[in-house]
Amino acid sequence: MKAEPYKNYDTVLIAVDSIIFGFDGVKLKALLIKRNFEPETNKWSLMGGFVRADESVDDAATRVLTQLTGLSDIYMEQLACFGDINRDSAGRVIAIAYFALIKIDDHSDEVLQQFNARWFDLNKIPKMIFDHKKMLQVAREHLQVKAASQPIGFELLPKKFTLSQLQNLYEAIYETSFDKRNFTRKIKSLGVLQKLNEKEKETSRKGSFYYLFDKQQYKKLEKDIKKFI
Amino acid sequence: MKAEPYKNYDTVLIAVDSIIFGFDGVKLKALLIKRNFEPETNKWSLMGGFVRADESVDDAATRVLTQLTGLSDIYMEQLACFGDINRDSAGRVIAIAYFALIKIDDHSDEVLQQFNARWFDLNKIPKMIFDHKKMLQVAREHLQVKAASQPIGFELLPKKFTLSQLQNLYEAIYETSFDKRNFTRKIKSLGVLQKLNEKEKETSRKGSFYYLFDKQQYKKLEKDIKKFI
DNA sequence: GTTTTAATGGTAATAAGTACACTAATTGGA
DNA sequence: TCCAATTAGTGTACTTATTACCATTAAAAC
Repeated sequence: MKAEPYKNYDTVLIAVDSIIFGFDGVKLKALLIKRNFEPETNKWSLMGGFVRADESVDDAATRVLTQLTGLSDIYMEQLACFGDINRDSAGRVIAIAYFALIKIDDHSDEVLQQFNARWFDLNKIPKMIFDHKKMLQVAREHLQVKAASQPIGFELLPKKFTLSQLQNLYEAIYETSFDKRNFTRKIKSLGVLQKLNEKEKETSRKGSFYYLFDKQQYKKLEKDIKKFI
Repeated sequence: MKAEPYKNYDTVLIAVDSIIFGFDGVKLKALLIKRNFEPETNKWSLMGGFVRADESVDDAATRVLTQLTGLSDIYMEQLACFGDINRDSAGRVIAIAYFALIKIDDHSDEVLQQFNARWFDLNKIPKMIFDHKKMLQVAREHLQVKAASQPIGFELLPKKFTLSQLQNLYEAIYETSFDKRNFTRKIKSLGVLQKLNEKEKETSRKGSFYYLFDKQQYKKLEKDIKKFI
């Protein structure tokens, strides 16, 4: 039903599509689904859905993501609007893209299978429908920009992580390598890591200490931290 | 007309609303209109309109801005989507906000009058409809972030400008003051200003040289310039 | 005790940022 | 014509980040 003063204007469908990044300890990944519905059945795409009349756009994005991943507290922010006229092969649809970061872990496997979803290495992305590859590209750039100034990297790591894992993550984000000492020095100097008395023993004999990201401490220091990395 | 596979989904109206900044040499301003149409007649709002079925969202924003300002080459970029369910008092409308920078100059006065538009000092913004003040706030923050890394400030200045004008602009954007020598040195060191042999004589007896922004030179150096200011 | 990876300190060189004060050019008016 | 007033224009020393490079010890598993 259209509002009175606006009755002569066109309405369109609004999609919310999420670019979901994850990190497996070595590589950055994006979560895609193989569509088992129309249109573009059997092709790869981002996770998405339509905004309903009775929900906000942000709520729609959250709803869709929760439905498709089974996860409820996902880091998520609006990325951009994609509004080209023929971007969707099946009709006029304007998409609002969302940028999401999740902690990959094992027990979500069933959900992934249920929805035909798969994690893809960022440089092995398959052909995708519509302008989804462009969305992914924009999201990747956003990740680099954002991760430089804010501590969003921790959203991709388990609660407890080692310094090596943290460094691997940033190296994956920026597709480069950092000097270990400089990296450690810098990240520690921010004063937002909390060292645990517990070691990760899988990847080395010596074992490396786990750390936590101290969010409260970060909040306190936030105004002094212009650059995260 | 809805596309077949999507026929069970809701459609909505899409507005494009532009936050337009200008600089009068001293202060940053935003361009608002006093609405002479429904809804919310006689209240202040951003310039906006609706996306038509036969145009892209970006095109709609450009069209609306051109109609309302009479200007055709305006710096413009997408800012954000505002999609709360009751944001518009007259119905469900999702807004895509655009960020625009224009060079204030005299000969657009007629257009301003025609559309009931007025430039407002940023700390004297009147009450605005819907969530338009929030949009303005987001745009202001975006201006600060963006101006730090890219030379968008020149979009707000006349083609020929003095170093003082340039400094005043950045001081207005960041609501602070800079040391004149440091500012000049930094901006000159970027190598994108072109000094003219012509002086502005209105504001001082000595007169100060005009400069141009050398866009081509900037393009060449772009990759080396991480931070503009 | 051999092997493996973690953890750590230092330093030198470079680049970026900050603080600070005087002279130059010009005009208008005495 | 000269003085006063006004804004433009400029250099240097100091501090703080950033980067690059190098090497050794520590802990634990086998």
